[in-house]
Amino acid sequence: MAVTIRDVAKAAGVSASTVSRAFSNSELVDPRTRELVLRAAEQLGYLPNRAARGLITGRTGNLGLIVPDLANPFFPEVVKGIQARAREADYSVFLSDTDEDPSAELGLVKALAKQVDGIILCSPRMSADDMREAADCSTLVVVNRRGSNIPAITIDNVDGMRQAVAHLAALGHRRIGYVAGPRSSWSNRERQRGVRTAVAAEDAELVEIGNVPPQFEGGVAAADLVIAADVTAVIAYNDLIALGLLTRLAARGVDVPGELSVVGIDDIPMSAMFSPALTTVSIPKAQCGRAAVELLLQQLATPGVRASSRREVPAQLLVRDTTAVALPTGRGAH
Amino acid sequence: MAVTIRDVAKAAGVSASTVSRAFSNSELVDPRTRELVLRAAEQLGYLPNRAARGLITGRTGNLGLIVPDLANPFFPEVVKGIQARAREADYSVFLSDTDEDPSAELGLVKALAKQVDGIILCSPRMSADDMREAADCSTLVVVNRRGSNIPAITIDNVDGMRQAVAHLAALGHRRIGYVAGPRSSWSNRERQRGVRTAVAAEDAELVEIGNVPPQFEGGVAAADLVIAADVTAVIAYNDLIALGLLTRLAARGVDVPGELSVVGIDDIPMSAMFSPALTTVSIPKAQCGRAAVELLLQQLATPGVRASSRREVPAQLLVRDTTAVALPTGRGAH
DNA sequence: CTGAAAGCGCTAACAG
DNA sequence: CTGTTAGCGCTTTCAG
Repeated sequence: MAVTIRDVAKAAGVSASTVSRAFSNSELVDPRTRELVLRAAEQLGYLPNRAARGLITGRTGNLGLIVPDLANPFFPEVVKGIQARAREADYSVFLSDTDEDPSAELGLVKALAKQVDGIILCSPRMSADDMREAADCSTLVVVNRRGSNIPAITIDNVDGMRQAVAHLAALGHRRIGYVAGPRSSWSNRERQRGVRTAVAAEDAELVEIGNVPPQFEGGVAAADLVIAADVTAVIAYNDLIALGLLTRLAARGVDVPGELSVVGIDDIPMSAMFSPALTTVSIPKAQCGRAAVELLLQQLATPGVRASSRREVPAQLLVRDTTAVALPTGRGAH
Repeated sequence: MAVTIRDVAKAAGVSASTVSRAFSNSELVDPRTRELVLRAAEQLGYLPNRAARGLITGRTGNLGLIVPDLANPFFPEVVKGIQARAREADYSVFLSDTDEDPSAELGLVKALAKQVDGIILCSPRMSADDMREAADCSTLVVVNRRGSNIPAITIDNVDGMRQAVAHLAALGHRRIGYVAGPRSSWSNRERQRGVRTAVAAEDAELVEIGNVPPQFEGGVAAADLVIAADVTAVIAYNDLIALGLLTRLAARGVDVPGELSVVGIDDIPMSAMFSPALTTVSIPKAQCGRAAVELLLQQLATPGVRASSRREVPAQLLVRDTTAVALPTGRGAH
């Protein structure tokens, strides 16, 4: 069997409690004894058993993470951020992928609750009621959604949209399209709101298109609608949709950005590799992840939702190749 | 505090052990008593504490997963497969991302070992010595690497390369390039070996280019070498490299597939979205993940490495738009 | 500063 | 079939 605290105690010639103290309340033990213990532990290759510790302290040193779909290129970056920050704080992370099934989320929270100190919910799709129930099971932090009085990390979508629209307006676009994502998505509602405000502020015209699924295919499907909408620029709910748009637009012979400017949101790696490279509103994904862990840690230390339990990270427009000056004469025939 | 086995016992009017049995050795308890217990548990919202159970059984019901880089689009799919299969078997999974740091791998294995029943190592970059040491810490299954006598899931790279080369040869290509990935990568060595064999079998000529990092940028960098190599077709170590190749080739004015055919390996989602869509050797990524869990479960049940502890999954050529008949006259000037 | 004792939530003999 | 007893590895009073 593995080497236990008792083996170390024996080897160091002290009691088990001393070994325990040497590993946690380092101040309560004589530095020389401590050194002795640590050396013995090292020698025997002792590593504390977290499960046993958790049993008594009530803290597991684990943290749960639930994402809708790891295959969506947005999430891996967030997960990496969470991972990295969690490791720094000496936490391990349990990962669960719901495969975009909102009804699986609550069950996973409940299953995880016993094994973790807190759970990070990424872009949860569950109902507000389920959210509340989930919050009763464990300490929660939610990313990319707000409501139910749960500590949250969100993106400043409104400002992101403002930047995108200002950019397009500065290029002379007066009639702008927005391809909407899923109706149930909190982010989509925020982005839609942001676009409306920004377009109004620029005194331009907005054409709303969609909703479409937040996938490449959604963009492909929306492209013909965009062409028919007779706009000179279009903002898509996310990069995947924008890329689908670009692909279908090329097939239809529409020149981007010559005839039509396209802006995405997210800045997934693929966007930079595409040609033309996609102009997009970049989201600091890893930073969202780190911030989520930060919030969770803080929540664990001093529970209670307060102003500081919400954190909004900025979005940043990245101008690449799919946006250009609007043709004064409008687009040609296709 | 949470509801314990004792609370349930009291509520059901039985002893703690009976509750315990009702939840595990369901056959050793009277069906009626069992029903009683389960109902009481349900009522109180009881969920067994896995940590406590693990303490005594020695089995945690957890499994560790270490990947080099979740942002590499190859891994999320594998992770999803692992996740899905693990959940079916009622296992939770600890995820760790090493950020491509080989020296972090062994440490993570050791840290994880105490909390899990077994660990899946995805494409580990560590040395063979470290592998052996890791194997002493925990039950291991490795994906995408072979050696050190550890149960492994691998891809039939050699046959994949055979398919790719046969396809190109059938199209009339006689001089084929291979852009090599990292020298330290087991997969790269396998693929290289496969290409050599296949090209020889087709009586064609092979030009080896690289090694380059397995990233988009690696492909961008390799493109000029490929042009200079004067081949009519090129196979890249992975899709990311192939995509970088495509991008730089377009910038250099080389028509794909008109002047040069390109084949990737992996079939990452991006490959299908690119234009032209990339011909690639597809790897059943989720299936690799599932198979890895399968192997681990089997290993946990009956330890010992034997013939059945290795499983090789097939690769499958996907012909898309980047491969075409070689011009009989060779390529034009660039 | 250190040891002895009790117990976290659960399971595994061992008797009934 | 079921209850009692003894711990799993660790932390934490409580006395020294």
